[in-house]
Amino acid sequence: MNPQPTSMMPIPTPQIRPLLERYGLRATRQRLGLAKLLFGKGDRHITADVLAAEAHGSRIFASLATVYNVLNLFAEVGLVRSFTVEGKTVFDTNTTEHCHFYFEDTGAIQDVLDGKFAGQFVAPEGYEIAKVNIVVRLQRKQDPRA
Amino acid sequence: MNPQPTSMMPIPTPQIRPLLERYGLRATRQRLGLAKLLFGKGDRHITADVLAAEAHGSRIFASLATVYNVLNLFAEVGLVRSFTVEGKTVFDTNTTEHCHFYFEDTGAIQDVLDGKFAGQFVAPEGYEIAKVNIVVRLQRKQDPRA
DNA sequence: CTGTGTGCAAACTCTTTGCATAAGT
DNA sequence: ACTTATGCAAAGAGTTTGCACACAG
Repeated sequence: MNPQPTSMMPIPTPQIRPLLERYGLRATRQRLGLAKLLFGKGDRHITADVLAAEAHGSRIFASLATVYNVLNLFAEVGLVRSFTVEGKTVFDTNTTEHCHFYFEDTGAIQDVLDGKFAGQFVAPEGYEIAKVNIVVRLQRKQDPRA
Repeated sequence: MNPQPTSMMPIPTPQIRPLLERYGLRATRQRLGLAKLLFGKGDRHITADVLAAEAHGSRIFASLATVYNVLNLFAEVGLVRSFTVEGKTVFDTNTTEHCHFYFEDTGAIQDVLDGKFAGQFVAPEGYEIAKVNIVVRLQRKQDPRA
């Protein structure tokens, strides 16, 4: 089940390369590196600039423009999903239909787990639903004695 | 019930002035004019630049910066509601909790009427829901023979 | 009068783009 | 080799801000 490293492969590069190829994408250094960061630690919500910074910290060099290009490309082919919060584009490695909590105090983003939202939207005649974007903005509950 | 125009008031300025005052806002020329445009024709979804253009067309002069200031102010006090689509801030005169259709082909925005979405979100401990933002993006249904 | 709002232009943030260079198959 | 990506810096869109002047109460 667990695919063994083919030969001596010092860096734990998982099945990222075949993943990219499966989506018809050329496996470039930057794409491999960014994909590893994106998919290597479970589900993530990340903006382009944060991913770029993280990449630099991991000695994966990709310009901010390239990070944008790669993320947009990944979003197009369906490897990630994107939505906007606070004027910033957030890329989500969880591509299933789900909602998000946005914590206004910390800026954190979290999947709504139980989120049994009745995504029962009926598209008007001639249209189909391309995407449903749901963000629940949260603020810290203020002290009753104010 | 219908308050009569106080004196000779050629322009049909409805109860906009008291509306602003009720929200603690000074009734300036620009605010009155913009509010008239906003609330004079039923529910609207409008961006700052479009409202500015409309204002100019109606001989109500307000700079784009002022339109932004006024709309943001209106949103703060609860006269309008705002959300973001396609990187642009849309101001909605309907302040009730509701969802929106965004037509990707035309750019139009429409309230989801029946929208019986189960807005049953439970905020995490210590937080309360500040706002729920739901946009259903629609694309024209493509022809089966492609 | 006194404080608040407005206009203008410049600043700002996030994102995209053009073009020469570098890398992938 | 031949094509496609990348990097850089500049352009672009939308929104905000600083400051002098104008207006509302």
